[in-house]
Amino acid sequence: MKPSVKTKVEKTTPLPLYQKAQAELIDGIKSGRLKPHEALPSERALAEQANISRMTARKALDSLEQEGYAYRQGRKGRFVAEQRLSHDISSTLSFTTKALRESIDLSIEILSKGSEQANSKVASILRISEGDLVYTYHRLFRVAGQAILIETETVVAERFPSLLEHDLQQSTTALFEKEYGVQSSQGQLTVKCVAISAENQAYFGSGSTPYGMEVELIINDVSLTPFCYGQQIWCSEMAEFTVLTQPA
Amino acid sequence: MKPSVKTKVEKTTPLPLYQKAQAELIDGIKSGRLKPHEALPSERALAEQANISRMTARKALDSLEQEGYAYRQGRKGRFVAEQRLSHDISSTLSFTTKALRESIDLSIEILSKGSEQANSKVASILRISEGDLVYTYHRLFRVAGQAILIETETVVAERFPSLLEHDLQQSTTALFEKEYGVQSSQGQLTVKCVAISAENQAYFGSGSTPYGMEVELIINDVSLTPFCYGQQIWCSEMAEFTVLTQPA
DNA sequence: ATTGATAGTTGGTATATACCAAGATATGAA
DNA sequence: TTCATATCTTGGTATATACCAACTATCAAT
Repeated sequence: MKPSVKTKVEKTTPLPLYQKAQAELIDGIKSGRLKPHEALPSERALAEQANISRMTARKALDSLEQEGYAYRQGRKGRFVAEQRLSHDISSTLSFTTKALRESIDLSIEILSKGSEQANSKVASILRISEGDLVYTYHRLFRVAGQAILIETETVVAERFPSLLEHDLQQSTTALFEKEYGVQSSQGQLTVKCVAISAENQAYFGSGSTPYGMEVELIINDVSLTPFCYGQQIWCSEMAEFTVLTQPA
Repeated sequence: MKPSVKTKVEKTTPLPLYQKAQAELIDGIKSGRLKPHEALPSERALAEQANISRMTARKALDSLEQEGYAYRQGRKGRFVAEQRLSHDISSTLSFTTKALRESIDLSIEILSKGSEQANSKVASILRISEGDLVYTYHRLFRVAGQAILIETETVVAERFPSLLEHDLQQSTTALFEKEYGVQSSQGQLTVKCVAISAENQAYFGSGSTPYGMEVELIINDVSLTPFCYGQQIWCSEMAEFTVLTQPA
């Protein structure tokens, strides 16, 4: 994709080996020889087929993944990703945060929970001191069985004693209010597009894109004191956020 | 960020070397020791500093780049990236307005403009009849020379006679107000993650991710009548959106 | 049929080495 | 001062090798 433009025939520098191998695989995918969710050659297999070293083959496959043609399932192997076009990526299942709130078929899985000492980032967000105790829990949200988001929430432990003994398979804002009288009033959200780690991608299932939306949120109580910091990774196919801006 | 929660100490597998090196660099960037556009240690230098091999150092730096902390200038070296452009969509619909206010080095290129008949989607959004005349224009926005978003806006022609003869290299909301007395008051935005077409990716430059954020927006006037429909594709590395949620 | 150990495959990490080409810099001649 | 040349640094590509941990498939014992 970056040929030098000189005069005549000009070899344009022979394509690097890993790009050649990659191009062949892309060709296979585009032509349909390799179908979505089918296994790609393993690093070692590709190395032998293409007569290149494993590290070079690996680079070709990594690159393929970065461009969205493939995905990985940990040590199970690499597979062809679903093809996507820019407009229909979320048309199949448009999703809003509102829908999530209202969805009946919502299940929440607790991936882990524990207490730890606030690091500098969390401390500054929650306006506590570095080292103060915080509770952290990871949760996986599913709608109709399909994983749509992974959430990490961190709250000030002092304000929510023995929080982890409560049932976390529910709305935590409701829990905060019911059990601790902490009412959330206002918050700040940040939305950006990020690469999804292989680990998280495993949750979203084979064929999900390697990119998704990251939502960071800070929830304040009525006194505008922040008490909860959340980080959510949304499966790109499922994430769609709408905002109503206020009259100026 | 993925601690397993078992019983006591639990080694959680010692962090890979390249991640350790990467974490140190990120720390340096976040703490301000390494400033934007400053050179990062070269692969060989990092290898020596961290007492790891060059390939491992390279992996750390590559990873840093993938996460948006760094960028490369060919063989010149690697540098600390500028922080993401943050845009609070709940307070300012117009990115141009924001750029102006914060004296961001913004340039706008008109890719195309013209009038056409509203299709059913546009007609229903703008509450006009299918076939009614609308103006459409495509614009490319650059900040400090780097393309960050491509926009397509469609407005009701009847309300903005000879709009296309005006200078479109400015904030259109300002133009609407100054020239036509149409004041934008409120709007609705939808943000999602989409694959970027090859055509659009050409604008963002090679090396940008094949995914980005799509923002659809509908702008209403003071009577809450929609008059402008916009669709923006943002380069994922360059942007993030923040939202301030209102007290319930 | 179920279980359980085993061997093979796969990706993940890490190192050492090699050569190339594009930039940057210093050096020396004009 | 200016310009060309040589040298050094930097990333880019490529290979060979090694060991680990997770997963799969197999085959034997129950």
